[in-house]
Amino acid sequence: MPKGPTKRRPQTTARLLAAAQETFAERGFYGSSIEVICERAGLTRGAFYSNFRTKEELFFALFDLHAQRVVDRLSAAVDELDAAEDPVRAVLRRMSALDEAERRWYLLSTEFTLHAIRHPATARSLAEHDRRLREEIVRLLGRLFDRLGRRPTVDLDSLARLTTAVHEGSLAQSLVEPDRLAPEELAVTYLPLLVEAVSEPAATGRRTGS
Amino acid sequence: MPKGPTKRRPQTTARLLAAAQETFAERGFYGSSIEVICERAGLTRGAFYSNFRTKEELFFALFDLHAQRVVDRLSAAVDELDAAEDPVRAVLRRMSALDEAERRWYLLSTEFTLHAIRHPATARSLAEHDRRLREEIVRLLGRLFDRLGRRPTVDLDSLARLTTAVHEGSLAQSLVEPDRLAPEELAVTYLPLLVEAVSEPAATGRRTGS
DNA sequence: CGCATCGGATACGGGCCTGTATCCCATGCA
DNA sequence: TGCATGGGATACAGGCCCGTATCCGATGCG
Repeated sequence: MPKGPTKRRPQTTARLLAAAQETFAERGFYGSSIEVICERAGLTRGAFYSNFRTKEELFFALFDLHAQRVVDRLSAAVDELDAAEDPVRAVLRRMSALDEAERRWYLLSTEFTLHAIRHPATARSLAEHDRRLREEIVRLLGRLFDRLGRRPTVDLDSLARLTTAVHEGSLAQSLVEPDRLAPEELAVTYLPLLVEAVSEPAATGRRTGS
Repeated sequence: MPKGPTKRRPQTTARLLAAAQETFAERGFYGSSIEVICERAGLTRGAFYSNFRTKEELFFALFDLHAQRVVDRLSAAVDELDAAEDPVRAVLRRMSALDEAERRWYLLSTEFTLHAIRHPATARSLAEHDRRLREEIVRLLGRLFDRLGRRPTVDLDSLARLTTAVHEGSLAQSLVEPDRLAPEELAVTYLPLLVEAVSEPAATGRRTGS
């Protein structure tokens, strides 16, 4: 039963999120003072403390938005796989199209991960968020193997971790040397080989049907 | 022809490096003010500015020390490979023993990488340091394939990049969830498979000789 | 033995950021 | 229409850190 105006709220929150996104990308998590974020949003620090308790809270809000986008995109990519040539490559190509937004996100999430590692309470929150995202990836991997007509011989959660590791590790390298290593080049080169190596032909006679 | 005392210098530098190492590990690169580093070294900021120009310079000094240690260790591991079971695993086991020191270094170098990505001039320096280290790794990979009696079918520099990516990406995950993912677990699981996938038996009849 | 010089300590001015406490206005229901 | 309440702005006090300019003592050569 709120009496006063509660309409402007979401607007303000959205503006703060957008401003945070940009500021974080440019100056990093530590480098972004709350002050500067508010400035960019055209608001004051009062507005911030009214909507969030800490900078971390702000980050997790961004995390959820991003995870949703990633899952949607991956999911769509798998959905639209026709009897194409190489499903693994097709999905990867789809992902490497993220470019600038993904670059920004990589910078932010990695720095935040380091921050979390040094702050156990934050790490627990982060692990939970990560877990939820990985769950979705496991699901997608399952569908992918299905399409390939192969059965994985390893734990899919572990494989999801590996793909994440490769993605992030190689992204780091290509960001440091943009013209020496293309993003996803490593993934495109090695993951198809690996997918083959960790799976075996599914029982013959059965196809992809339910 | 320095007249005055120049003997205390290396001592002071060493103390600053040690203090920086610890402080960086605990509070990160951005989180470590020059002031605090000096404090821990039992020196004043005057001493710092007399020995280094910036915090970055301090970092690169640490980088070189660390790279040397890594190369030495890897090199020794490959040297001592007897006709053992699985050379890849043997080397990896050797590396995962780094534990705490490696953990510290991972935290520091990753944060610094992010910093570099946002500062092109710094990125160039970092890329150069990285390159030198990777050169050594390529050399070691060469020896490893030799021992396996296999010939790589991919560019070794690219493969070196991949192993680095996996190492760092998976380390990140295991640091966030220490009891859910053991360090190097991903590498131990997948790299041997991959090594196989990216090489073919060397010309028969020839062995490991020069 | 004295002095030139080097290495590190001290002192200074200034900037930025945080978190809270308080205030004001706009809103929308009674 | 008036008023209770919520949302955001302002003001305040304090802390940390930077980089430089200057100073002092120790050292080892001549």
